[in-house]
Amino acid sequence: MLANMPAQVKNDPPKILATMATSGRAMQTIDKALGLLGFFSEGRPAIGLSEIARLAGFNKATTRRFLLALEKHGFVEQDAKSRAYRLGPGLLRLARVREAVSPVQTVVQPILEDLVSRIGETAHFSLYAGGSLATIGLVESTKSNRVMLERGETIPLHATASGMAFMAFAQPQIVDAALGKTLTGHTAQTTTDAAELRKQLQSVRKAGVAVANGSYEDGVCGIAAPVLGQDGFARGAVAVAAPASR
Amino acid sequence: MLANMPAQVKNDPPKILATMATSGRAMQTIDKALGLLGFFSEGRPAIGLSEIARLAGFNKATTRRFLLALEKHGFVEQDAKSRAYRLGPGLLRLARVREAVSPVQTVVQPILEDLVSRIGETAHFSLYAGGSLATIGLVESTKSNRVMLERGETIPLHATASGMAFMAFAQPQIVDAALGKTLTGHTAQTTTDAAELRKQLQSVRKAGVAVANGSYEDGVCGIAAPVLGQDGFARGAVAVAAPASR
DNA sequence: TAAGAGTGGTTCATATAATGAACCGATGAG
DNA sequence: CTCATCGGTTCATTATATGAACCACTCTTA
Repeated sequence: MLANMPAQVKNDPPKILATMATSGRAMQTIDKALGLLGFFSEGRPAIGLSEIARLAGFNKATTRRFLLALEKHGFVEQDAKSRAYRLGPGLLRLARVREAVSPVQTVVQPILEDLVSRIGETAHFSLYAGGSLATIGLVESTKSNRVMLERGETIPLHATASGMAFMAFAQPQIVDAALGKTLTGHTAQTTTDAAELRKQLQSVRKAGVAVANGSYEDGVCGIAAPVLGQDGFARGAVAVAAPASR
Repeated sequence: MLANMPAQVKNDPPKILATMATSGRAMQTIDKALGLLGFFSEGRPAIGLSEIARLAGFNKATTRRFLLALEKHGFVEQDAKSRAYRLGPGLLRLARVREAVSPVQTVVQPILEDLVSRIGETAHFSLYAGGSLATIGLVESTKSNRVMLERGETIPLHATASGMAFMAFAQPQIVDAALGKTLTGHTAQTTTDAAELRKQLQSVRKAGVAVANGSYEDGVCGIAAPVLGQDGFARGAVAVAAPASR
């Protein structure tokens, strides 16, 4: 679809992007295997073989082979008695290396804490990874009526303040990819029309911040600002979430 | 070799282990792709396409496809201008989920700090993942003449105090796998004979701790104790490393 | 300047790898 | 007991990954 165009490569007017060919169909086996890791979350920390196969829509045999390969590298491990799989210790090492090189978490955490102490609401920081935003920093409000978030959860781009703030300043291709697929409606307030969302992104670009009111979860209001990389494009977002009543 | 034995499964005397068939040849594509991640370390945080292909011994095209698949899931990312690849933010999310569920790092770090303040030497904690021990906790001594370790580095099982302490209390199959492959000699002191190492493991089992003197790096002496899981088998090790002069 | 050696990236015929229906044995519920 | 799960395995079938040769570039070096 994108790969098999004969020649006709000369006419991209700006030199903004380079390659991005070969994208869609890249190494599907690896793709599927890594996709399994996405099913693990704070709320679902361990998953049995049959269930994970069901979730992913793969054959049990195939799924097991994926898990074995992942286990070999410490990405998952199997509980000795329940036989369920959970995320493995190998991830810790890699995350440490990553943090040692670009200490995002270490830098961001104190900033979030400062935010929370000043605003008094739950704050979180997310980075774009693997098609969605991954929450990698989270400091909860101390108020009793506060917004609870799952640590390490992935959040949809189109339904959250973080996502909109990110997309407004992200590479166009990322936005295209995100708005290209079917947009799920999380609440009655969720905008699921791509064109409408693009309009909203214009406003976000002008304002510099994004506001979402109950578009992901009812009664939750979020305000987010993008976090930009050295190239001027967004890498993630910082957001504050509060009960809509405030 | 292990998989194709006809029947003869009845004679494992204890019911310690269950399956472990299908091990050797499990999903080689995924295996190779995940292997690429192992080349990243604190000392080599970013790697170019050609170099990583050379390191892994794969074709450039293949390597690139692997990297694309990994990038899609946020396991690596590509530097916009140098075009080199580094570990990606997706790892942070997964590591967070893992930490939220079994907070190893969070628990271990203060213990290490306590150790260092009492002993005054560099202490580190490693977990078994993907065939070797991965350092996931590290607190350095404050002394000027101290042992320096790379954060997130993997360490060989047979040449370090940590490795020996771990193996002495690990599942037999893990030990067999570790001692089965060719053992590299890191210094003149490294024991590379599997039988001799097994004898040493006996002593470690009696003593409960392992001592290594210059077997991994000259002039470095290490003392390590195993960290056991709920099943009584070792998960990793805690070690203190000091210049041999002390 | 030009030639050479290095990048990162891509292509398409070829060969190798992944896949899944059906199976087993065990466990737990009714 | 039966039924419905579970985790795990097998082997014939099929879709998949692979790599030599190829660009287009960017440095060095002469």
